[in-house]
Amino acid sequence: MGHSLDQLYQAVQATRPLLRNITAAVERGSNREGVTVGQRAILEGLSLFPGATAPQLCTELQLKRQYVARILQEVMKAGLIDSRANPKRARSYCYRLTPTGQDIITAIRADEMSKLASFSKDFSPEELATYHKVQLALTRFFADLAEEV
Amino acid sequence: MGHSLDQLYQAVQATRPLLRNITAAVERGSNREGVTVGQRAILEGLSLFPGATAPQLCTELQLKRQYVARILQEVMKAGLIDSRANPKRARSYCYRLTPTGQDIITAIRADEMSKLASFSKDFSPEELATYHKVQLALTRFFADLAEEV
DNA sequence: GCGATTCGTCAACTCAGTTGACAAATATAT
DNA sequence: ATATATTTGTCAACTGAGTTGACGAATCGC
Repeated sequence: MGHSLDQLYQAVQATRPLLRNITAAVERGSNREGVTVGQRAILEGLSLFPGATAPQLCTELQLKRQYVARILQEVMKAGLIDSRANPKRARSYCYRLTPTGQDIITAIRADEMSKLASFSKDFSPEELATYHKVQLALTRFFADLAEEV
Repeated sequence: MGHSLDQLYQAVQATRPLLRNITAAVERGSNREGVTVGQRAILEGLSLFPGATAPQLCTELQLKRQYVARILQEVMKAGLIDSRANPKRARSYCYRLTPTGQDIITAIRADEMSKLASFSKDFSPEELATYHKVQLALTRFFADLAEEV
């Protein structure tokens, strides 16, 4: 009981150093042609939802619209995405990965996947499933906590 | 197999939004008299290792010495810790929580513990133990990855 | 038609954390 | 014992993630 709670506390505490280490590892990762974390998120979002609008990316990534807009401009300038006018709304756009952008996000994912594959060997599918379940539940839990005024 | 890897990938991807949500939730948390994340880490470190030196906190928290030094000055100015000369080394100091600092970190921990306690009800001790195990293993794994040049 | 919400854009800001540089102190090797 | 490398504290500038404020144009609900 108390022990479980301590473990949970410690695991949650580890989130920040973990993220720092992930970021550092990814930055040393092969490809990643100067793609920042935010840009990477946008590319992955557009890979999952081609033709998404800025507001859609906001809700999907849980980021503010101004921040998303800034990153969209960056990756557009870098030629990783392109935009067409949103037929449903004037002065609004739909975004898609260019072939270059597609290549880059694919390479990044492949690199990360191979790292995770070597990690995952030490754990059973059940353990990984449990990790996944608790991690997503935690994310939702704290999202709700943060929202209620 | 492939499915497990996808789950792991997705869980790792969730780390960043999770941390954002945790931070937001904690900032809305009751007490927390303007204590920043970095300050919080130092207070917790000194709670675990009273009388630690700055370099010890660095290795413990995996943070650069200059950053730790800056935070130490902040919390010192706020009266949450005090320092005495390090007997083993000139121009160096050992740090300890003041009663005020102790109270604050205790209150913060209690607040967070109560939130986590309500979350943990939905999971078995085994699940929480597994989450803990995988989370710490991931942290070490990426720390090693980041280190090797 | 009118007020409220939505969206895009520009700008300033906070916070976490890193990096560089320099001087004093210590450890080490010769 | 002296030259050299490492450690520590301090000051400063910087990057990167993400938020907030403000404003005008567009859209929605009534």
